[in-house]
Amino acid sequence: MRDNYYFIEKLRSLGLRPTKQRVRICKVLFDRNDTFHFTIYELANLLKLKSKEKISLATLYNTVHAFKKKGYLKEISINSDKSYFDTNISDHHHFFNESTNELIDLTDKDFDNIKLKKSLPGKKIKSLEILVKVANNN
Amino acid sequence: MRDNYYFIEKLRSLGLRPTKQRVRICKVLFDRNDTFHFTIYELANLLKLKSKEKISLATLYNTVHAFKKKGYLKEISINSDKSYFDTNISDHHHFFNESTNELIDLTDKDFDNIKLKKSLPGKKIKSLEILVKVANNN
DNA sequence: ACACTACTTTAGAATCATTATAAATTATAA
DNA sequence: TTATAATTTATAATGATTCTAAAGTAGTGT
Repeated sequence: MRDNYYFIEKLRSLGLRPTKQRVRICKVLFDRNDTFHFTIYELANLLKLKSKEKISLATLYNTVHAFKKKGYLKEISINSDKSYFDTNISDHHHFFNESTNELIDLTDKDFDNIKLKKSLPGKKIKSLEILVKVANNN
Repeated sequence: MRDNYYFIEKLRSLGLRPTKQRVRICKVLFDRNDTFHFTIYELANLLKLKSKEKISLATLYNTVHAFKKKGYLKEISINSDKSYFDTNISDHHHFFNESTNELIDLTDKDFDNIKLKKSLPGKKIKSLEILVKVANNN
């Protein structure tokens, strides 16, 4: 649905050079209807499926971190051996299914009124993340 | 404030054999007034200060995981290269200071009404954790 | 088109937290 | 005291991530 040109412009607008590796990564991550939760490993596999031209692991790490730094991706707080990223950069929260290691989005609307009443002097709030861990019944 | 006997009984009540390593670890973790947030590395350093008798790293990992499994410790959901644990096993939440990697407790009372309105069929909720990331002003 | 510079990609090595292994030790119950 | 199962331990292995330094590429100005 989105062509290379769209992502080239998008990358430029973020202040990132639109290399062919980055455009290919963008297409895998952002050329889709739903939000996408992924690990670097999963991203690497998707890229392999899409094309035979290899992108090095180092580039995947570099790119994902560059996107995160520019606010084009979010990292999700989970204590896991791997890092999880999310293409949905809006304020929202997650279910984490411990049986399958799957993430599911939650919105503010799924909660009544999250209002933090405490603040810390001399510190500014960067984010408020809620993680609801679930497991399959059985 | 708590003697070895207290922890020996505590360990037995959890179904864990009260070895001298476990008792020493308990004293470092639980013989204190405030709740304690730590990484394995920090725990290792505290133990070194308390006594010259070495406890192997493998034992620290084994013990902390055994305690977590028995509900005597909690693991905190942070995307970090290290795992963070908490001696406060009650339902509560955290500030995480990204400038210093410090954790600070938050209680339910620090929030209005956290009520999750969504559920997932076939899955049971294991925990609901809120992580508020902060950074030093400057 | 050309050259220059800074940015980017890359393979491979290095790092570091964590887990696995397998042998020695220890707690507990009979 | 003895048998057994649990525990500790040093060490190796694993695996995600970061580092390094050389080769390649995009953007700017000429």
